[in-house]
Amino acid sequence: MTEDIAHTDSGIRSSYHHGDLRQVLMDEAALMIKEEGEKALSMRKLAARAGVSRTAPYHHFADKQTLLCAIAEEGFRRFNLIGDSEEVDDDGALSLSVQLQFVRNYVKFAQDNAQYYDLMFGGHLWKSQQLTDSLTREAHASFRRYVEKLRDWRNEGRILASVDPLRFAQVSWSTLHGMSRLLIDGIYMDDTAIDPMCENAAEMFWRQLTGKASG
Amino acid sequence: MTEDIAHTDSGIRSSYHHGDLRQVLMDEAALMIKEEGEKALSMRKLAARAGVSRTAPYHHFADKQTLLCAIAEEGFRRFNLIGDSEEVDDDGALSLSVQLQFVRNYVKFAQDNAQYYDLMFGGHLWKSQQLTDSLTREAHASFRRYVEKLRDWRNEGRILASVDPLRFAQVSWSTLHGMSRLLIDGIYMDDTAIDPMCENAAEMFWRQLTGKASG
DNA sequence: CATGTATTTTGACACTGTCAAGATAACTGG
DNA sequence: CCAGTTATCTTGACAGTGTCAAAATACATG
Repeated sequence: MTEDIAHTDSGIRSSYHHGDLRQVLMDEAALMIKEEGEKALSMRKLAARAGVSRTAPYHHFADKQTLLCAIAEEGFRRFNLIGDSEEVDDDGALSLSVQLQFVRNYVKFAQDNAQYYDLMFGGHLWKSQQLTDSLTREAHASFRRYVEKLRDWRNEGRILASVDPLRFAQVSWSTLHGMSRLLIDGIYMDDTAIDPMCENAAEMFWRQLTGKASG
Repeated sequence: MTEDIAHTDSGIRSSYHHGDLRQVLMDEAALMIKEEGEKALSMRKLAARAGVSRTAPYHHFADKQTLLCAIAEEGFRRFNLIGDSEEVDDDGALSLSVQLQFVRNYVKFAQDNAQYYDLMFGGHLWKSQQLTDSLTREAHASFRRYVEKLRDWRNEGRILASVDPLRFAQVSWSTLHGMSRLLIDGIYMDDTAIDPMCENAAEMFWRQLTGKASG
């Protein structure tokens, strides 16, 4: 496992052994998906774009599926960063604005990282029943984190005790996921509608969580 | 040359000219997608399964994409049937149970007709930017119908006047779509969670529509 | 330097979508 | 009933795909 054989100097040259190939493949693949769609990504074109032969990638990824799983995993790593900057309000109660920010962040991530989002939550990988173990773990952990946050909020009295964290997590995530999918897939084409939708969703969540009447 | 090209036994006329081929292709394709996933559907295997040569389908559909669009369209036709049996309650106000039934119907349709749902609302077709005109029309009509129903409800005073039908339609549809996608794609694997989720979603909608506190 | 190992390549195979040309059956007007 | 038109189906072909097996190359270490 000689990992640090990488291109020793910052030069463009990389000798015979590409050195960096694994990462380059992942990045380039994500780029190709972003540019021309997942359908247009082929191992051969990818290899060509990385400047190697058709079967070179197969020494870094067992098959195309495994490559996509690895990319999805990287997507989750990026995804997990967006929940970090959590703002807590003064009086302790959950505020509508925090909720709105959360919704906006999710949708924005999905849109800005559509290449990753498609793989992370697209049927292509999940339905195949051939996911990498590490990917499934990463995915479940992401969701669990969300449930835990709700559970904490409830324990802290920031949201109603009657709220079932798991159920609410499932349903609200469905809303976020559905919005993101419809936007990414081009079924909603009106970009100006995004923000009003986010506001509406946030208000709906907030109502459910706090039981209050209006913002 | 002369293979077993005919199935004369059946009541309908058919010999060399398959006669029924177009419909058979659509049905068989939907079946193949249901059985082995969209990825596994190939024009050649489909043709073989229909008992014709590889290129025979191309005389009924310009290309694979067009075939899929036609199937999606049929999906919309079936989809439009589920909203017909609309129950109205006594006192005129929107009831939680009606809302719940609506949610259940949507999710049930998506699950029972996953082959169609994937095509109707999957990114595969929509992102391709090569949809049939009739398909886009059908899709938009379906959504418009939903908005109209909300508008009617508002005019009849069954829901709050403060509800924006378009926005609410977008967000609630997102929830329904998100739930369906997550279930179909196998990201939620726990089938027993479906009904509680539906109840939670219905309550959330109902709260938003009527402003009432609890069911 | 010799040898093993990690990496890349060439060759091959079974698939895929789809076009162009030819073949066949069914329908049409005479 | 026959000739011609049209609708439908078939064969052949081409470029592209994922991926395996075997050969070639460069690097790392004894």
